[in-house]
Amino acid sequence: MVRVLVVDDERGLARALLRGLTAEGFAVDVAHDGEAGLDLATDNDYDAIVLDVMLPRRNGYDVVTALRERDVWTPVLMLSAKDGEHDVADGLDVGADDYLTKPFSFVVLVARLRALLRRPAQARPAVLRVGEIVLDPSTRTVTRAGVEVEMTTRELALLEYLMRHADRVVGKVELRDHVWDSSGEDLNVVEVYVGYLRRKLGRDAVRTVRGAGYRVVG
Amino acid sequence: MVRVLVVDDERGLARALLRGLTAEGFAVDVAHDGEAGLDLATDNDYDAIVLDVMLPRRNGYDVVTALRERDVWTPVLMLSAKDGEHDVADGLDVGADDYLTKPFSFVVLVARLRALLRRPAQARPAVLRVGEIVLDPSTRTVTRAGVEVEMTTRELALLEYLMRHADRVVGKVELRDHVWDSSGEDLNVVEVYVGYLRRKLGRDAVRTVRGAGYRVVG
DNA sequence: GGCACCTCTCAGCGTGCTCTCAGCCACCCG
DNA sequence: CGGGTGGCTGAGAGCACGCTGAGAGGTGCC
Repeated sequence: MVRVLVVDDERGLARALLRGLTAEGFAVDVAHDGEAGLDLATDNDYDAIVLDVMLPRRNGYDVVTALRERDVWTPVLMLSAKDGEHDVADGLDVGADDYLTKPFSFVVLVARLRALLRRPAQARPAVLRVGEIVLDPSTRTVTRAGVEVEMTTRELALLEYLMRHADRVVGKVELRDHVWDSSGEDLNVVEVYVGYLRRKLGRDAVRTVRGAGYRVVG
Repeated sequence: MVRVLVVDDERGLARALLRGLTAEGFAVDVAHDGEAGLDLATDNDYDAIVLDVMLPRRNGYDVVTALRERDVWTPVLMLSAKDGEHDVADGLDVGADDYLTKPFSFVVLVARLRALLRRPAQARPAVLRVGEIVLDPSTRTVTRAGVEVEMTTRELALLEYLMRHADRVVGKVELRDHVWDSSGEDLNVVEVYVGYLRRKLGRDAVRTVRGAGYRVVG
């Protein structure tokens, strides 16, 4: 029996999914807000989660992030009313496995769901590795050449973002937007924190690309 | 022959389950209150137990707790009329193996039951061991480097949750949600109790990860 | 009733984190 | 070679976070 969790606050849609997926032979649980969904998903062993982005109490991105932090690697299919490319990227960045834009056809949803279920339990080891630096988001640990390095929250967030985009140059504005919520004027914070990272990981861990941003290399 | 015990005080439902499960090829016993169910489950070797939460004389949580204390590890499928998220967490925390909310479809119940039966006799609680700290949930004892350490209920619950998620950072909100029932605002209780654990187990037994939570490591 | 114990609240304190600022350095231009 | 822009860093202010001691309320036992 394949167990699926549906998290959506639109009662009509949720009920339709419940009925439809049950008819398809899935065992379906439903939650109507992010918090409830997160708890259910943490405590039960679902085979897949269908997750709306816009949710009361906790949005979809949050839920996925929290799940992955709690070491839950159930594949997630995200649903969103918006169709800006950013949403897709953000969703997948955050650890969702697939993405569907509302409105969608039920047949397509089932097909995508089956595709997710077919995949060998991938996602799993979300450790980021660049050169001799390893970052494990689930344990929040960073090691350089096998030696653990303590990181503060901000430092870790910055390093994680850089490592997730290891192959390209990341602009300071982009870093400011993603690692810091504020979108202020001053980009000096970024420089300061890059400095901290270099102090802890070695001067060459993060390379400066003048006029463009930063880059981590192996 | 697979033996199943059904504990439910709603006569109609109990009879329906008896008939349905028998038709599915199970050997079914029925009890109508918690005390009777507990006795039957203790004395006989069932392959699974279907257990209502709301019961006269002893509720479902109680029964599971009592069973586990008596070293009976028969898989339990809990039934509940409520669908608050907390019930699920409580049931599973207490040692149930799966959870179903009323009303449910009979087909789903059978499927879940089969899933439970398929599982290798897990549940049995290997003692938790992290570093030199050992926690035995069945005897509720904790030792550090072989020396027994007294623990109050809350302390034990907190330590157990931390140890079950050793190596990863566990957020205070998560701890509050799982170790304490309330989902209030104030997280200070968690800090206080972490302080108690440290006093008993050593300052370094639980590590603080500022801005993220706590972590126990081996 | 008195005592022991557990649980939780509260307020105060220390500290580590975050961020700003100003000055300096490095690199690229003419 | 000198000026200018972009980037780096040490110092330090502010503050949020986490820790702790004191104690109140509750419960169970003698």
